[in-house]
Amino acid sequence: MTTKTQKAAATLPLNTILDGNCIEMMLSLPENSVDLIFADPPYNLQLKGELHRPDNSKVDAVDDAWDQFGSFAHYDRFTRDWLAAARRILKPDGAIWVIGSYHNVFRLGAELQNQGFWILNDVVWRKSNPMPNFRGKRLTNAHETLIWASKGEGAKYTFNYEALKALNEGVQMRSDWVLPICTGHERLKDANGDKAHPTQKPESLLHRVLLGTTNPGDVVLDPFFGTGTTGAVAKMLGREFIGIEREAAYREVAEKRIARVRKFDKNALEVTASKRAEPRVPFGQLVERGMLRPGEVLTSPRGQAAKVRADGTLIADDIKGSIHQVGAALEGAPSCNGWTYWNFRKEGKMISIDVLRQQIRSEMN
Amino acid sequence: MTTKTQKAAATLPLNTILDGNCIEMMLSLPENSVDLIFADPPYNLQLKGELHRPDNSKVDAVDDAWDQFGSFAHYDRFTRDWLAAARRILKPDGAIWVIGSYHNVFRLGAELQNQGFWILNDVVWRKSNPMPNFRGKRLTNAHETLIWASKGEGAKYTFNYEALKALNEGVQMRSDWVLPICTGHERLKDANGDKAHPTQKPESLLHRVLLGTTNPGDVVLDPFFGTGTTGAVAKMLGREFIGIEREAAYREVAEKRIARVRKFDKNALEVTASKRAEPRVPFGQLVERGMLRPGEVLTSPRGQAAKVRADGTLIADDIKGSIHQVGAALEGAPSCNGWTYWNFRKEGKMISIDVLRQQIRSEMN
DNA sequence: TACGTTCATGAATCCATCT
DNA sequence: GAGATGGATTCATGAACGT
Repeated sequence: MTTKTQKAAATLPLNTILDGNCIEMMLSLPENSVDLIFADPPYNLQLKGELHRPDNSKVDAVDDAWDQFGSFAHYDRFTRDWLAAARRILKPDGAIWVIGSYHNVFRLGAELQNQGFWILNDVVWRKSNPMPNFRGKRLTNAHETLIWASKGEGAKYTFNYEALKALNEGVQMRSDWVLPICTGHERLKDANGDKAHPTQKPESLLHRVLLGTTNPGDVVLDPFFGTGTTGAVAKMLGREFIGIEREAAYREVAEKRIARVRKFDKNALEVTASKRAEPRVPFGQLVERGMLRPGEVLTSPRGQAAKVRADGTLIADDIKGSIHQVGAALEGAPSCNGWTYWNFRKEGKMISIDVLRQQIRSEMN
Repeated sequence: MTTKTQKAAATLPLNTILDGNCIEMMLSLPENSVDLIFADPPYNLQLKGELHRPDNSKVDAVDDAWDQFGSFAHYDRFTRDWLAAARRILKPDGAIWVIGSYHNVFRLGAELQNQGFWILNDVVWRKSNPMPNFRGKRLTNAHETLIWASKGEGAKYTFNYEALKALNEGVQMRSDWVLPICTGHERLKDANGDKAHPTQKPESLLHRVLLGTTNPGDVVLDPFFGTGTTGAVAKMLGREFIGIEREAAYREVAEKRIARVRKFDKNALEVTASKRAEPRVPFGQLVERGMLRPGEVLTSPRGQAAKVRADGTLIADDIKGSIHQVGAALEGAPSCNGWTYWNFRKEGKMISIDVLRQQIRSEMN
């Protein structure tokens, strides 16, 4: 399995922009080979007057061009096909992000679910500077919606909880993100000084997505690459990217843009790690190493005593078991972290046994 | 036409709660007869095991029978049927609101479009006090989504632009609404003191919906009436309501609640909505937005250097943490305001990072 | 009475690894 | 693969309680 994946990765066209139709190009890539897909698909629905297919070809006016249901069916077919192609190349523990507005996001979300993707969160990008509703006939459309999904129920996925929490000043990151739209120098211009792409996404949005749900070295694919925001941020953050874009003008702008990008320092990319990532230390090791002696008494926060046994289990009255099991039993709780629950006595002071675990861990480095 | 509508309205069971299945009850009402439908259907949450908080207390989940559906196919059929029944009784110039979470809202939105409803806005209810994500495995699910739709493309609908603008301190109302969840006195309790309904919506939410998209005297129907928030707010605002609810316990609570409501307590509501404190800006946002680059060096008043990391933490020698933590550590102080402590270099000059925070704050207004 | 502390709780698709 | 075990994990708010 590892060999197969590695082989696939070796043949991936990393850090390039593929020229062509995204469905065909994805079909040409090896299955189970990319870690993350970020997709900002077109949603040219409900544009009265001219009705275009997602591939920009014009819909034949004879077959009820202005019939809504006809256009939805068409859009749904397109969505089904590109999502299926994306699903094939996604690793089993990979994830996908899609972004849309109310015109298309309900079709996207429903089709994701139909194909077995498992929605992890929907995220609202709350625009701090949206375009107002000029005619005063509706609410200011001030947000877009992203959907984050794993490949299926129970599948693993990458989530850098602590990094996002750090990014949010120490409180866990919420599903609503306030970020400005892409303007100023960041907004790419064409030769005429007009905006190079109508819906260029801000780099801040991709920064949060990639920092939170990929690791350095991961492969990120964007099938609707446009002017390459995904590629630019991936490069900054030390991730590999693959872009697919059928418009030569966009590819050209994206190439130049990404060439200018500098990767961040290596130690700037190190991110606040989760405790879960730290090596596991069996409690028995404290006994083996003589940090705690068999027979020694540990004390709970409420003063209950338990005696350490030679095999690294505890006994408190008639309750025997691991540090976690005995703690849970004493508290009548479904579970208990014995490391932070129990204390030992040293020179008259009570010290958490977690201090001893830290000591072992620091020796391991 | 007018005569027919008036006749229909005359036979409507105004300001009552109908007992029964919402589809059957809606089929028994005259077509084209109600002005607005507000629907909060079951979300089909698909919860599996139990969930405990870090303090080991158990989360009281929504496990009611009415939220159980065998599959997406079942849920879709249910959605199609009740939406079709709702569509029949809605006036041609009426509108519908539905509310959901990522579990069901994509199915809802897609089916609305399939039936020819015309989406006017999707609205995000950003909860100011959501339940956190206890296991740190996803983003805090801090919002729900509402969809506002007219009966079809080109149909007229009611929108009280100026009223909502006034409610929003003179600026156009946006598609994201920050409102607290329903707690405190407003939260209805049963005889045991437990919550009477697991998903009671806040009156502030309905206040905004009804004020913005109905006129006094309009008929508002809620096919999933629950404990009657829609009815209570409709009565306050001088609108007529029709509720449908099949659970006797909910109907009973709703009846009593609405009987207590007095019409027109004009300024009683919405007080919670607008807190105008200075918004908190996470330092990480400066990094995401490219105002500071990962790897860039910040300088303390005494000339000590710290490097910015991609997740918005700092590293100075072996001290890692937030701008406040690292500042405090360097000073040997219990706390430190990192915003006024750290400086960055621009064109040879040292500038406080607080200048960047001010910049973000001014964009937010 | 005022104020500080503790406690309860809210639409939740909430674990990873080894045996 | 199923079952057992280790052990990581929370924010805002209102009510209750104590000084």
